[in-house]
Amino acid sequence: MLYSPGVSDHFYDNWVTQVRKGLLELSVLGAIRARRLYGYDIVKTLRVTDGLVISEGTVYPILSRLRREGLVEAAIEPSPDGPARRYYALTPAGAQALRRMADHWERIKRAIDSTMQKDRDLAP
Amino acid sequence: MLYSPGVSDHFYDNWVTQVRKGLLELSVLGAIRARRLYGYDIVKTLRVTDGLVISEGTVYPILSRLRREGLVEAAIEPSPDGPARRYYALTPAGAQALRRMADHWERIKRAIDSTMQKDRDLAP
DNA sequence: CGGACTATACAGCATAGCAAGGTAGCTGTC
DNA sequence: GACAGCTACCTTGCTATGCTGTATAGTCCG
Repeated sequence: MLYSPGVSDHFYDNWVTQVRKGLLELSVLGAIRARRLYGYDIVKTLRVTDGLVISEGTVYPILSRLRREGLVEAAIEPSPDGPARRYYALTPAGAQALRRMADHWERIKRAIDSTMQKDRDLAP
Repeated sequence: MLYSPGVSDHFYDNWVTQVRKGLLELSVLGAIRARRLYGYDIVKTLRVTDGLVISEGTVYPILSRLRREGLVEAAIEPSPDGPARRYYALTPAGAQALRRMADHWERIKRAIDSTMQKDRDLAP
């Protein structure tokens, strides 16, 4: 993917940030559903996923929100190396919210793709 | 599509709003690329797309941003019935930005789906 | 002790979406 | 003329999220 740098880079970078909104919450819930995770582990897990740059300062507020909303619950357990870890698990409400969100995600994907499909000449 | 109403509805509604961020900009650019459109027409076009609720208060700020960034250019033309219309078209920079954004969109789709695919038991 | 790594948390900022409201042009009806 | 109704565009104020940077604190090891 070769794009000439400097051409509306600020706009693009900003847009990439905006697109993440909401989707990180979905990713975190999806990651927790797959297996028991603690905060720092989520950071490391999602960081290697292409397109999902994420850092501690983003994940912990998300986890706090999800806990405040009753979608996840946390259990502190001692760690073999370092401070105690806070393991997260979905509550029934969290599982239901995840289902609704995953459902909406599929709908959004179809919607966006349909607005992009009207014409297929994306190549220059 | 039966979800018991009232269960974390506020959270879900709010999340749905957040997910739209950035994606509406992509949709608008995609719609403009497909055919010449004016603001009010974009509203009517995208409003009927499932999952993409959109109103004038959202579209016009987007169009202003895109014009300020030099991604689209506008030409005023008289309308057969009503006030003059402002028709929008992609600039070369806009076409390039759209390509980058569409590219990132594909990457994001894969990333989110991969975090959701670890386990497939979404059914209750 | 002091450095490195792990783990969580918070303050402050920038930005987008949206409801609500405002302005203005054109058509038709009374 | 006066009013209603639709078209078309734009702005303001609010809210919520993501991100950078910073703080704190525990454990291990030389």
